[in-house]
Amino acid sequence: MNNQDLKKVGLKATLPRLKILELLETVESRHMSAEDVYKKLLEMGDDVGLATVYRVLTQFESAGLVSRHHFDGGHSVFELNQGAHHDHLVCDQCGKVEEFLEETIEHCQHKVAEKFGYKMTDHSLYIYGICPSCQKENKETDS
Amino acid sequence: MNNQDLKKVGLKATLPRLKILELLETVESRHMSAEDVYKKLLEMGDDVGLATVYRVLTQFESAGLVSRHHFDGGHSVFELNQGAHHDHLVCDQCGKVEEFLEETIEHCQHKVAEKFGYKMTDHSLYIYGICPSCQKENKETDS
DNA sequence: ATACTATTGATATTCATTGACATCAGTCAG
DNA sequence: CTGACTGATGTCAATGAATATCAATAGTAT
Repeated sequence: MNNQDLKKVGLKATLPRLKILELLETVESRHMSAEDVYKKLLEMGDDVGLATVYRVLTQFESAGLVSRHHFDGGHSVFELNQGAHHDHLVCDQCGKVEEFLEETIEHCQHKVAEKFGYKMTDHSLYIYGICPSCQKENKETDS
Repeated sequence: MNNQDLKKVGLKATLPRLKILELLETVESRHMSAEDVYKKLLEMGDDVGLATVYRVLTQFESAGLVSRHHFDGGHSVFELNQGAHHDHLVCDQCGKVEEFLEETIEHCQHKVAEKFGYKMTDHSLYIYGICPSCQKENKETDS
């Protein structure tokens, strides 16, 4: 079926592209860097080049299949576009990412853009913090 | 006076640091990359190393004198901390950056962090869009 | 099956950023 | 004011993410 999805957005249904799509669909952590994807594919015995992973992810992004996020601290992570829009909560310590949706915030953002006369195209909201389990760990370590 | 400011945060009042602070205070565009700062200093005839610029900016960030932002598209920009906290509205087309503050959003963010049990350390909100003057330009060009 | 073209993989390369280290400049005691 | 201690600097090398190059290869439509 993905075969068709790819063709629909103007991309040939090649092996690496299918593999990457499949990986993004099945993997538990929905937010992966290009490097992550590359390593995971190698682990699974699929032999794709790193350059291909970058290329394909970028193409997927242009095609609207995935979103790219720039979390603080360097490299970007990709996420399969499925389900509704949401923002992200990132743990500074373990890097865990959680998703949330706050209608009030979404609404306010539009109001702000409007107030300034901007035609809003996109927005990104990241909240950084220490997740509950890291907080617990920290307490145990401090002593 | 900056002399004192630096000592207050535990940094020696060295020439490069003073130059960089002064630059950040006087420059018209409040959002500069490390590279920008470096080039500007060279233009002004001040001979500092690029590594120093990075180091100093990072130290300033830790000291709370500046904030670092990761706008989409790679490198980070720094901004002098003066006045209140605010978020950013970035024009996709001309790159202009405007600042705004929305209490409602700020408040909601804290609530979200709390709901998930996170100890919030930071957050970043960027709204991307087309600014009024670019919209006007576009209309004139389309024809 | 064939031929055409987009895609791939390996590698080299760019670009931003950081590390290493010998030299230099601020600071503070005398 | 001077010296001496220590942190800060500049140069240059090194990293790491991401992109460009390009010959070889795989999809696709005929």
